[in-house]
Amino acid sequence: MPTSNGVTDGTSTPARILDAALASFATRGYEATSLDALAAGLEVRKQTILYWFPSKEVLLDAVIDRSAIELSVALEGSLATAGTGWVRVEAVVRSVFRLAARQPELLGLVREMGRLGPPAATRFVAALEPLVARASQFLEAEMDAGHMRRHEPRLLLLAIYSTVIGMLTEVELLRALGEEPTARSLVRRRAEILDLLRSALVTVPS
Amino acid sequence: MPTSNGVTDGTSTPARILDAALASFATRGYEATSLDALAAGLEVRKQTILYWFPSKEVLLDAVIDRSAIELSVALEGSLATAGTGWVRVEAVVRSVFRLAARQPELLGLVREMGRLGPPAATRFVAALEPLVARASQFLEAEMDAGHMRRHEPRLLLLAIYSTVIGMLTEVELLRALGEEPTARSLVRRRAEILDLLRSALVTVPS
DNA sequence: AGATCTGTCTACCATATGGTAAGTGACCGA
DNA sequence: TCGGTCACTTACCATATGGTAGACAGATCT
Repeated sequence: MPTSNGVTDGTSTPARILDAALASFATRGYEATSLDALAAGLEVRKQTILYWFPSKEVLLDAVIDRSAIELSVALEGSLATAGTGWVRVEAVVRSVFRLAARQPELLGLVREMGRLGPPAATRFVAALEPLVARASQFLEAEMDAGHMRRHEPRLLLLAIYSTVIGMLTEVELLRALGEEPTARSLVRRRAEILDLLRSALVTVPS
Repeated sequence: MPTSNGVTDGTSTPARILDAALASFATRGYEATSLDALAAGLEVRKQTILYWFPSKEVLLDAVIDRSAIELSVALEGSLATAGTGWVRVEAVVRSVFRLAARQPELLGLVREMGRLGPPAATRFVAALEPLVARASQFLEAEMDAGHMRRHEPRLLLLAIYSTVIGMLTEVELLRALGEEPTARSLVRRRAEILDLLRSALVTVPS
């Protein structure tokens, strides 16, 4: 079992590499991340990275796969919440914000995926496809039941997605608007977005 | 006057460089864009680019400045629309979509700005600051007048921005959702987003 | 005509990058 | 104890990148 190598801390080397790669891909971007820089940050030689992940692209795929799984687990969990339509939407949004507070890199990667071409983005989207399908069906069912205003479910999903990701990852814009990326600000943004979504979605305002 | 060089088409060389750079920065990203590739696409040597723009970073700044001006002009124009609150919001959103149809690269650049660190993003945001201030004041005034639900104006602006940009630039996600980036789809997305925004913002649903 | 300026080009260069080849020491089962 | 595997290393390499230096043709000015 290659869990410990005898000198480093408890985390295995490939896991540490994935962590660092995720962080760098999410913030600096895939192309702007060099294996050398990654290795330097890990206090390891570049060849160690290439030992575990034969190429940079393979590393990206690995980061994508692991992140997609983490995202799926977190969201599927909150999607399983019982209750009326809006409560479940709120639960999902809250869980995304929780994720953003704990692992901002994950959301950053999601954002970065949109920019990366078909090889990477397709893989990511494919991995999250079941989640999207579930969410889409849920929204449609709620509309049929009259709990939500009628919209094109997939476009609605895209709109919600964009808003949430934007509110969470547009750090520069936030700063320009006078919102420092603190925990307090995060809570305010969450309240704001929930308010907006409820107004837009729920049939009976009250 | 360096308007024509005798062989190329009517557009001046620096303008052509800016066009190509904008397109590439917006789609492939700044770091992933090489001066050589840019030059090859223009059928010009790389040194010609470096003659007009002494470094890649200067080129980026030039692209940013020009794009910020174009954006400002287009949006300030539609912000000047008369009418009640919602009509003006709708006018602005429509003009952004019009811009997206005519110059998708411009929106792509906006998206890319968020990812680029403080040197570039700050410049861009600073250039658009007056626009943001105007929009923010407008929203606040409309809320005071009771035409719109009360929200934090700057956060509301960020949410609208995120939604619109997302609906316009998340090409990969759109494709995964079965929405090919056609003109018809653009119209549907516009209708969807306007519907959502109206529900979320306007006080009297009716 | 000769000098100068403009726009573009050829010729290089230092550095960084992703990747290959081969080595080294620790551990481990036979 | 010995061969082999595992995790990681040093030593290189081909290529691409942003950028510098300087040549050259045509236009413009004096």
